[in-house]
Amino acid sequence: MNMPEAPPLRPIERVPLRASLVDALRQMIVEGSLPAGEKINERALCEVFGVSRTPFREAVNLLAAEGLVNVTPHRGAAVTPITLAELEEVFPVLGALEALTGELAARMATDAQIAEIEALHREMMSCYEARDRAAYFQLNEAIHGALYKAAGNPTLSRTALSLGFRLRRARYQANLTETRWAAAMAEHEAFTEALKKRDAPLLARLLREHLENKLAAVRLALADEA
Amino acid sequence: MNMPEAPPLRPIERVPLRASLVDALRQMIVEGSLPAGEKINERALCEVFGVSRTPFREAVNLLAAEGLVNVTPHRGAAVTPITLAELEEVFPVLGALEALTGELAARMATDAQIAEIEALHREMMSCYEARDRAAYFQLNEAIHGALYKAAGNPTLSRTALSLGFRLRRARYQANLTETRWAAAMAEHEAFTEALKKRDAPLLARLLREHLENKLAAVRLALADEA
DNA sequence: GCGACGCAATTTGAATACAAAATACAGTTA
DNA sequence: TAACTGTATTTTGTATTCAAATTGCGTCGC
Repeated sequence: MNMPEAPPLRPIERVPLRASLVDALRQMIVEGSLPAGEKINERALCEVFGVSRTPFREAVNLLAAEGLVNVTPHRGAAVTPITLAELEEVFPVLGALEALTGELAARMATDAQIAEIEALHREMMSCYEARDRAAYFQLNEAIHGALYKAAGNPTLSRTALSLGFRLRRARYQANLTETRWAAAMAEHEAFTEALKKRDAPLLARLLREHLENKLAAVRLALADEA
Repeated sequence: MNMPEAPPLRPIERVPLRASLVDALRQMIVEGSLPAGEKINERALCEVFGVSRTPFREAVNLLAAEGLVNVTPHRGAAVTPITLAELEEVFPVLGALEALTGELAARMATDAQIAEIEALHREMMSCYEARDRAAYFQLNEAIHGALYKAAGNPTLSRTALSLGFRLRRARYQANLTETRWAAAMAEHEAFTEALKKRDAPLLARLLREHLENKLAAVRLALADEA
């Protein structure tokens, strides 16, 4: 078995249908192809995904635990509506977790992780300059994901991610204005710097404020609609 | 329909099997009748509860999302083992949420809620004096639940409760020493006072410290075992 | 005797079938 | 015509069945 370029030899990954369905449905909800408030038609979606109701229902129940859908007994599931009240409710919780992430990441990140985040940041900056929204969003997620990972606390990342979906969905609808985009870049610049200096309290504060500013932008967008 | 003593006339509550099962299984895990590390025998437990595998599996998957059980594809579910590492991981997250709960409760609680928490506290104190462990535990949970409620943020309470189960289980095993019990009472006394004065930063700090002390006690107990 | 292999039994994942409840709709009556 | 009632249809909740993977055990070979 001494072959050149031997692969890492990890266990092959087996994904239960329910997990794939959770991911697919969550993406549809976050991106709005399953609009807020929309009733979830079990039969139709099972048809679409080519699965039976059993794993599909398991997935829906998991999303309900995450707060992305509401299940009413005997009346089916519906995508949780986006309300300002809900966002205001999620914000302080996620804010506390973002601050903690900053605190831990500044103290625990390896130098390599910091370097990687800086690299992602620079890459994102060039996407900003090219006004490439899709790539920007993707890198943005990657950076926040890398921060969670750098904090080295899986419970923290899972909890924060799960709450984050509820905001991401609103942010996805609210289209990024030019001014907000510029501000977001500046904020990223600032907290990347704080991470580099391993200034824990500062990074914590900046991440919480970054979230607060995101929320403020969503608030504006929601107000505009009404 | 003008009857004396008319009941509040709420919708009658219908509990899906999966929800009852989640509660039952969670209690078994927290109380240790499903010991940490134990493999979950689907067929046997379905037999016990008198339900089929479908709702049972839904319940197990929900508990997996909560972190109380681990599901390995094609190899079934097992109760998550209690490890010091896991507790240390949950602690900072729950700590941040407890602090936030204190912050919000001090600011948002109604006077009636504060009065109720004080009443619960006094009742708990008498249980302590009578050394009635069972009643003490129950009131303890009631107080922390009332604090979450007073904070007025359902997302916060759901998240904190869900993480709390993972610690409660460890605390349940580690038997309460006399010194720890006395200290816990003093801590409760202090934060009840802070709530009464609506001192948000103090309440936040005290609740986090209370959690920290709980964890320290569990740490000791775990070390004793080894 | 010890270990590898192959088969049977068990267990898990997913699909289907059945029961109960909700919704839609038509007929009836005021 | 408008509202109510009863029935048919659809949808949801749970049970059962089927297929695939894993585990346990016995046999064979060394």
